[in-house]
Order: sequence, then C-alpha cells, then structure tokens
Amino acid sequence: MAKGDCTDAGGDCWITRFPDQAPAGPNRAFERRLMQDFIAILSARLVGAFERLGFDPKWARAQPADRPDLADFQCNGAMPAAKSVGEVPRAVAERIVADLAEDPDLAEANCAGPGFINLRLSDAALTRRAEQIAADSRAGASYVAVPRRIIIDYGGPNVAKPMHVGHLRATIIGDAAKRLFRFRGDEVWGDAHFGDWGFQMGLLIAALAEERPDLPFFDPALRDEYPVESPITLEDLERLYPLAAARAKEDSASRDKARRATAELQNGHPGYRALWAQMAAVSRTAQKREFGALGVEFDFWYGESDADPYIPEMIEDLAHKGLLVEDQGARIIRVVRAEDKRELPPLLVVSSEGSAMYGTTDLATIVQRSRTIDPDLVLYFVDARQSDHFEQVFRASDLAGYLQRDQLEHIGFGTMNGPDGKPFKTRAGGVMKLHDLISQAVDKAQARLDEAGIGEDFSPAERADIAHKVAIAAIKFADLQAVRTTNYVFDLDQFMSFEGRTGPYLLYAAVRIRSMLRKLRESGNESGPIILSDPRERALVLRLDAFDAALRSAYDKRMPHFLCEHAFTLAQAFSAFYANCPILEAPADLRASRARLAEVTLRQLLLTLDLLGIEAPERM
RNA sequence: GACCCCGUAGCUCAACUGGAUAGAGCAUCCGCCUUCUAAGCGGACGGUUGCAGGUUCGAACCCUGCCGGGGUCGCCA
Repeated sequence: MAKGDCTDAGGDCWITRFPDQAPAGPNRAFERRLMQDFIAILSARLVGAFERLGFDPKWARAQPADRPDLADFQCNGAMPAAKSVGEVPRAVAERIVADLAEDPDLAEANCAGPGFINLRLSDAALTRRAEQIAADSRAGASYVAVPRRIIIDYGGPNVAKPMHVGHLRATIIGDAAKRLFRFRGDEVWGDAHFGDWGFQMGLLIAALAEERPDLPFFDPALRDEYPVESPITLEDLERLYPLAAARAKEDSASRDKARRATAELQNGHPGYRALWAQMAAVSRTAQKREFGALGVEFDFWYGESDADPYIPEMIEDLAHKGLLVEDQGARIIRVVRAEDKRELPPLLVVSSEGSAMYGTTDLATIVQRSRTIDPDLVLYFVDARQSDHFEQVFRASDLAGYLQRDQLEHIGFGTMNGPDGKPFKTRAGGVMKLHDLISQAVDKAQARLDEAGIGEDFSPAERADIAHKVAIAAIKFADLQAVRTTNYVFDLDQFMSFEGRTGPYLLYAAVRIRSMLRKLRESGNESGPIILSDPRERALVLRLDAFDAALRSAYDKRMPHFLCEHAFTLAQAFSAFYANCPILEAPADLRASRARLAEVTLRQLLLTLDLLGIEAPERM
C-alpha cells in the first residue's frame, strides 16, 4: 500500500478519510466491477453495439474526446470497421449511434465528420461516478486483473563512486515504477543492486596497495584479524577511484594489475575480501543517506557480490548445458540469432583473467532471484545505453533455462543533459554529485520561499522541511515528466521557477486545498452530495475519472510521465474550479458538494504524487 | 562503416500508437488580488511537425531516400 494513501489511521488524514463502500478484505472482483471508469463503461457499451451490428469489437474503444466542445468521449472505430468490410464509414457510425440511443448514461450520441462517434455523458452518470470516486480510498483506481510477482532493479549505485546525477533517473523512475506496480496490486520487491563486485573494486584495491602497502590487508602473513574499524574513508574512495580509473585507461600495466586484483578478490583472497567488506560498508552507508534524501527505500539492498555464491554452480551448469565456449582465453556464451540485423557480441562469462564480468553477475543474479523469489517478471531500470548488454544477459538466461526472455525487461531511459544540450556537467566540467545537486535545489527553494515571504511564522525546522520537499518535488517531477526514452535537459532554474508545469505548482495546489478544507472544518462545514452546477465542476469530475486510465498507461508502458500529465491536468482543473466556484460563500448544498469535490481531488492528487515519490507538506 | 533512439511554436516538452482545428508550460502582450494562499485564473500571439517522395478517405505517427543530433558495436559498468 502506498504511503500517502491516507487509509491508515493516524497522521493528519482526517480530511481525506472516507468510509469505503467496498466490503472489508481484498475482494478484488467486487472492486473491479465497482471501479470502472468511463472509458471502460463506454467501451463495453460500444463492444455490444459493434457485435450486434456484426462488426469486429476490437475497434470498439472509447477515448477522451479531442474536441471537448463537441463531446466528453469519442470512438473512432466506425471508420476502420467500415473499411474492413467495404462500407461507408459515416453510415456505419450512424447505425452504431442509433444502437446507443437508449443508453441512459448518455445525454447525447452523434456522429461527425467522416465517421467519428461523439458521446456526451448525462449529469446523472457523471455525478454517480464522482460519488463513487469520492467514496473510494483509492480515488477510483482499479487493480490489475492478475497480480504478478515482480522484482524491480533500480538505482544501481556504484560502490567506488559517489552517487552523481547519472543515478538520478534510474532511481527516480524505478522508484515511481515500484510504487505504481505495487499500488496496482502486484507483489513487488525493489532491489538497489549495488555495483560492488567488478573491476572497479580491483582498481581500488590495486590503487590502495600502491599508496598504502603498509595496510594489514596486504600482509600475506595475516589470514584474519583485520582491523574492525575501516581505515578507509569515503573521501579516500572518492579521491582514489577517478585517479585509478584514469591511469588504468592509459597504462596497460596498471590495468592488468587491477584486473588481477579483481580476480583475486573474487577467488577469495582473505585480505582483499576484508578490505572489500569495509569499502562496501563505507560506501553503502553514504549511499543509503543519498537515497534517504530522495525518499527512496529498497526492499533489498543487495549488490552484485550477493550473486557471487551462485557463480561457480552456474558456470558448471552452463558448461554442462554446452552453452559455454572457449574464445580468446575467455569463456563466453554466443547469443546471436539468425534474425538479428546486426551481430550481437557474445556474453562474457569468465574473463581471460578468471574473473566475473558484469554479465556474469547479472546472469547469476537472475539465478539468485529465480531461486529466492521466483518472480514472474524482472524489470531493470537502467540507462538505455546498456540495452545490448541486457539483451545478451536475457538471451543467455533464456538459453540456460533460468528465467525466460519475456520475464525479463530492460526499461531504458535517456540521459540527463545540461542546459547546453550536452551531458550534464558542473561548471568546472566534472560530474555533479547527487548530494551537491540536492543541496543546490534546497538552497534555491529556501531562497524562493524567503523571497515570497512564505512561512515567516513557521518554525525553522518546518521551513527547512518545506524547502526540502519543494526541492525534491521540483527535481522528481521534472525528471518523471519527460518521456522515459528521450533525453531531457536538466535546468534547475526552470524546475525551480515555481511557475507552470512544475513539482512546486502541484505542491501548492495540494496545500491550497488542504488549507481551504481546514477552514471549512473550523467553521463546522461538512461535505455532502455532489451537485454539478458549473462547467468547471463537470470538467473536474472528468479529470478525476481519467485517473485510472493514466495509471493503466503508465503501468502498461512503464512510463511515469502519464501520471505527471494526470497530476498536472487535475491540478489545473481544480485551479479553474477554485477560481470560479466559491466554496465558503456558496449556498449550503453547493458548499457541501464543493467541499466533497475538493476532498476527493486532494486525495487523488496526493495519491498521484505519492506514486511519483513526491511528498507534499501540510502547509506552505 | 553497421545497428538503435531522436528531430514538433523563439525555448523545454505533449499528442492516448493512423483520425476532427497538432496541445501544454516558459518567454512576450492584455485583463483579473478590500473576495477560500496571485507559486494562481481568463485571454492574445506563436506551426509547411528537419527535407523530398510514397502508401489511403485521412500521416507528426507507417514505407523509401537524404540532412542534422545523440548512442552502441567482447575482457569497464
């Protein structure tokens, strides 16, 4: 259950709590029947009409109208249906419209243009749906038909490096997906999958061995009794890694040394193992803090190293199945297929040095997950540039009979660029640390709050909390709003402009509703039956109804931007309503109705934001 | 070179996968605060959807060819 759902007792959720009409317990069949949005309802009616008239019902789909001046919903299916049987589109549309004529939910059904079917809902139907959403703790959201067991692999921090802006997308998008899949009813595990077992560890070990050979880890006489307190600090790691990586790139001798150290670590060198454990711990502590600042938690804080115990057996198994091939001193699996347009390189399982590569650990992680969780699906939220790598691993898994190809999905995404359109860099030209980025955003938020004189009478702690929430909302919303697969421009000033389509706008919208409902409560007002008396109220209810479609799109396509779109259009619809429909001064019945509309809007908005990983303050 | 992604208003991005008049937000301009938080609302301006063909009732979307940008192409992750 999502955190901001407001169904649990406690917290300041009184405003949004409603008695749930559904029976207690997970009676999903009941809820599914209850919770149909208009797209589902109207599509079902259209399917009936198409079938009665002898047309393929696959075209019978309702969708929100492109022309709100003409309709609430439309169906374009008469045109392709007519085409398939060689009839006149307009005539087909007219027959379908005639079939729908008696529907009591429709105030209007007619055809327009070459064969569009326009549907206008009756106020009664709209009011009924509004009450239904208002009475639902999930604000009108449906569940998936068949829940699945799903592992979501995201974040992917590297032990050797501090988290930087490159990790932002993987973390934010993956976390939003985790929340969404869980909310829709799947059983979901999020795994950070730390990069803690590859060449980067060998690089660090080799670099340390050179810089501080006196450390006990490098004493061959010593077998245990290594220091309990880490002599290595986070600063050491951050300083050493770039140096070592740069040197290995140019100097093949130091690269070979690091590769040997990698292999020795993996083969059980006691000193290296002890050193590794301390570096991993130091780094993990720091990274948990970074994730914490972003409000991101994992169910598993596993790393590549956790797959290590599965590797020997896996290699044996692969060899036994005849998949492993010796090639240039390495052991590989060939994954090419006849239909490939371009030759896919083989998956490297054992390097010529005898070490595990990242393909090895990824494949072994599949074995591990298959044994421990037995998931129906594993989603990898990793940069699109690694698509070839995942294709190799997934094919290898399929060939070896671990998880099937269709149980594994790489959800790639574009890179985050700077305002110049090139990969994001600091002014000095380096990679910006996540920590610095967040601090910058918080400072900017704080400055803007001061400037606007917001929360002058709040405690410093609350002000700091608000600034942090505004900063995180700005960063996350900007990221999630961009279509996942494309690159986007990271422009903090724009995200922090506090105007228009931004996270802060949404927080503001939510806070404003909260504040108004607080006032209503203080003056003893209750919410009551919904009455649609103004076009803005009608438009707002249509937006509320569109929530489930946004959830389904975001879920099916693994594209959180549909949720952003929904949050924004909902907030916009509410703002228009708010600006034009007075509540406190309205007559009693309208006041009660509008209070209920405000309550349900708030609940749905907070829910949507929560699914995006965005938390709104109580006031600001 | 081969193979993927992208090219839409001055800028940043949408467009429910082939449908109507291509939509938002910035920016610019014009109205709204003695009225529930103006981080807001209403309106205006802004387009040969990179270019050229093709497919059909209909194309930003599908096919072909160019032009431009990004990415990937076995012992890094």
